[in-house]
Amino acid sequence: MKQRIIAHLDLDAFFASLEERETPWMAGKPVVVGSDPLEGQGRGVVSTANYLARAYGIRSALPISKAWQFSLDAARRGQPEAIFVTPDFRKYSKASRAVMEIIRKYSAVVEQASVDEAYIDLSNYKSFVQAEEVCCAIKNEIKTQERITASIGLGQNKLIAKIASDMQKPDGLTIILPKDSEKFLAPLSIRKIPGIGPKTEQSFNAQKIFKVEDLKKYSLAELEEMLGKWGTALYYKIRGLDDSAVSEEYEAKSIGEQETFLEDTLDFKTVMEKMEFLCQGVFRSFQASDFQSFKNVTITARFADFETKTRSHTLKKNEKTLKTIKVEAMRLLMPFFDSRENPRRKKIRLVGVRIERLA
DNA sequence: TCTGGGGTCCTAGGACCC
DNA sequence: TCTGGGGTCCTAGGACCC
Repeated sequence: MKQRIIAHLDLDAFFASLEERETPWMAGKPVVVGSDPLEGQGRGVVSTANYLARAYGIRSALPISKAWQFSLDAARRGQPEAIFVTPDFRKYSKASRAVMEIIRKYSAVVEQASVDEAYIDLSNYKSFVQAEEVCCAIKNEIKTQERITASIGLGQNKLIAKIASDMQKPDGLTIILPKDSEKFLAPLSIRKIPGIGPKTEQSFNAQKIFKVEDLKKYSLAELEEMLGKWGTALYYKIRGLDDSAVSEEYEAKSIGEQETFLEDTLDFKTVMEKMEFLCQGVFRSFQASDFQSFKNVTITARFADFETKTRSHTLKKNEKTLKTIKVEAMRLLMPFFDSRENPRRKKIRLVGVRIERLA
């Protein structure tokens, strides 16, 4: 296998950086992008916090009510209160497109992994030294053209690049030469491996496995027995091996929307009206897409205790109307008002609808 | 802590077919 | 009359990522 050179670029505190860029008076202040905190009563979470807000303990996925508390705590200590901003995804998509355009000037093989991340195949640049120069150039151009910073990781594959990009945020550039890949990974927490989340980390910790080097004591067969298919992949990942390609083409597999109620409810009309609204949103996205039809409708209901149920129905043939989405969604949702499906009359916290098997 | 919204992928059981 | 094995599809749930 030919030596590859792959970069992973990650925009630093992306949403918050854009808000700061466009609002000069935010400079030097903690900024939190997320759902409306409603004076501490909001039910959402933090999307992105800038680095000053992170110093207060505010980070992505933290309940917004908690972030509000942390900000008040800081104010009590005489520090500035955080500025809370609701996200503007149109703005972020636009900036994202501009950044991707810059990247594409340096390589034809770019995989946009999310709104703020991309993999760049730099194998054509022959050496890591030359690839490093390209990374510096990309960072600089993003900084001057878009006035935000990016962190880049450079390595022999997507896995190493991805982990490396996170090592020196913000505005970092981390280069891991192929000969150093295994040494680089060994002392890291297993949580750094993409695909190991809170649950897997916990279960590994319970077995006294904390670092990548601890995991390396297990044979391929042992990991396969523990984790199935994922165990196989993990065996190679922790040795720095990953042959997945940087691939341009990507096709969505589903389109969905969900929404949490301001207050939990079991009022039939309230829930059905919300569902109708969501169906319309899904249908609009479907129409805006290149897809002609869907063949499956799935609904989600999350109850007050956070138990989450899904119900799905595969249609007899490909469909394409709003009517179909609505009829199916309502039919699937109905039983949750019935005492057989919901004997304890639990209130509903969130409903969602998704169309799948798109063609 | 009291937990959003957009997604993807994997697993497992049961139905059904050959 | 009690029993195979393989394959595919459907459904539900769960872990994970940004």
